[in-house]
Amino acid sequence: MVLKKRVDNGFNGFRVPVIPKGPRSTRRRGPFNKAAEDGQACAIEVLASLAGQLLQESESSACSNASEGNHQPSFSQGVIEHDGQGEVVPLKVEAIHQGSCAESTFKNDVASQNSSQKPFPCAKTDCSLGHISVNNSSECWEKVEAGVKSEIFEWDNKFVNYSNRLVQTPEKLRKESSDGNIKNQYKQEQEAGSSCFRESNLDDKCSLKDHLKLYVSPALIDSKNNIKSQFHRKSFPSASFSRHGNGIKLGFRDDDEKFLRCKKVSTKSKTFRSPRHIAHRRIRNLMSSKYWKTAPKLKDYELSRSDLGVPHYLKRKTCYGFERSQHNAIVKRRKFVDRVSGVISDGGFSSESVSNSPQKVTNVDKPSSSAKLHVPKAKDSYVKFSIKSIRIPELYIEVPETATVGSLKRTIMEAVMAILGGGAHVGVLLQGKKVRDDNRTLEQTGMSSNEILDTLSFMLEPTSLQASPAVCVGEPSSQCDISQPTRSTETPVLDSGVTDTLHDSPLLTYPGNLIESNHESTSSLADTTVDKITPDSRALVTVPGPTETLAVVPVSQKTKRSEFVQRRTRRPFSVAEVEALVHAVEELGTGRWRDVKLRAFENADHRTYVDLKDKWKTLVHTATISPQQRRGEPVPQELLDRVLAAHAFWSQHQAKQHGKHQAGPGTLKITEASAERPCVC
DNA sequence: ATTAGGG
DNA sequence: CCCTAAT
Repeated sequence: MVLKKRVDNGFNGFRVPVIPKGPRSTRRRGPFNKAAEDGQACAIEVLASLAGQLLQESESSACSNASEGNHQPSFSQGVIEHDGQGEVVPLKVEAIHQGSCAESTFKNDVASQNSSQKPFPCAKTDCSLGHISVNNSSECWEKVEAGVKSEIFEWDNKFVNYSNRLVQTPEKLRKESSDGNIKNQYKQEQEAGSSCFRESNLDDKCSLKDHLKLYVSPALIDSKNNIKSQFHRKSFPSASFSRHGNGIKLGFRDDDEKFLRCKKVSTKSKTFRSPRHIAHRRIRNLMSSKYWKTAPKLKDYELSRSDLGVPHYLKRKTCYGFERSQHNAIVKRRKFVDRVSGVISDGGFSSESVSNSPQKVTNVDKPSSSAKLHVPKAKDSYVKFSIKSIRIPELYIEVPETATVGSLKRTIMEAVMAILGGGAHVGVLLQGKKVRDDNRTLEQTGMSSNEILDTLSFMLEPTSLQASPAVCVGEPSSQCDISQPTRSTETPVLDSGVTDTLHDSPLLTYPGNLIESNHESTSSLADTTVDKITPDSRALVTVPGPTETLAVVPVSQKTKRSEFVQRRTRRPFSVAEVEALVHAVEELGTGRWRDVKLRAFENADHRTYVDLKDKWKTLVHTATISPQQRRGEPVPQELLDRVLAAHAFWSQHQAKQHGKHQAGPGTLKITEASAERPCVC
């Protein structure tokens, strides 16, 4: 009555955004967790707190009216409106008296409304709001809980219970709960996730777009237009409501009295603060990670033509999914690798699905939490972001079917590194448009609007070349390549391997859409890449365009590259290859690896003359040691014998720098006739 | 670009 | 296999 009176006084109410649930991993296990983390629950908690206040306000009169066994509402004056779906769903506030227990119950007042109106949307559409009750004793609800799905939390020395249906009196429940099955059943349902408590997706009804309109008793507002309430639930942050424009500002403090910018009603302030920080930290880590500095050694991913089947094109948008583990021991490399792996799996390389829609950062909410308690007109409204993932530029990767998964991973890794190797910054896309002006405020940009925030996304963009590299590209100087002054003139930026492979069997290319951003001074890979695929590209690459030209390798080679470039995938020599090698060496000697390569491995692009030289070295070694010590695919002893013979022969003849078949095999003094190979070619 | 060797 | 000094 009192309250009704107040409502009837013409109070218009406030608008409170529903607080969506946080990421799963921020949730904690516990009795209140599910509901608390759920946006619905958050809203409910708001309601509950209000209910508590209502109760408190009217407690004296309400309690005095209590009559045993009579559950007549003693007042009905609060109205809650939900207009998220364009329809207004009013809820009524009631107080029910149960014995010594006073209750204030919010319930869906469907009866008194248009029958066409749906019940208050819950996480699940088929779920009605349920009831929020306030009790003086936790005991009551603990008993109720045995048979009813409900959430109980403490509010201002009251115990607020939210359940998906009207709770029964403690007495009744006591009876029912004597049946042990009920409790078990309840438990099971809880674990399975009841419709009401089940986690909702962000796009569920209780999303940021939804609003609760709370019609609150003006009496709850102090002279400064503040509505205050205190949550005492575990480490529940303190909350304060303040009037702000047409809405309510919610401010939460953690136990340290520090204001949290996220206004989600979460179990632990730490918990819901962390994702953000984690993300930031991770980004920072990534940025500073040495793995970002280097460029891929594309050459290493050449495959022999013989290996090449029909190139298998893989075009994927990849994104980093920043996991939201709360236990965020950050192990740079490990984490990073994991992430890349995640990219792969997420991208569905092994499946048909090209799932990844452009990942976007979803603005979960636009809480307007006040910077200061009790300051009605706090200037700072906070915009809360829940970043599910940050998009990285599209990758275009081509690998042969015979490539291993491991090499694919590395390839992707390197591609990513190449893109971001020079550093990265975060680009902001709002409604598909880039937000370039870093100086504008979120407010000015419109990023404080819930609707607009829906279309917000972030992406990582290369920032390299802004500084030195760009200069290097155009004018190779000793500055650019201190470690290798001699090379700077030859390969200003691009690794020679890049150009070589680009039109051969390149495994990595960067498509034009790779970089969606055009940050000032951020050169676009696209420009060069597309062109570069032509044989002439080298010029384009090494000669910077009028604007900034992005080198495919945005870093100043060497130093950086050596830090992360993966070694080539190991490719043990087959017996056949060994045979070919031995044969060639027998004829050409041990000092002409290029010739050996040309003669016996011309088509094996992945075997360089250095490789052959190395292999010969190991062959000699292998032949020297006992068979038990050898590893890998066994090489026929016959071949090893020839290796030894040829090695001995050519060692003596030092025929390393002679012209072709000149060192006469006839000079062979070794008994193994097989060691010598009169050149017949 | 190759060669020769150490790692 | 990688890295590099020396050719």
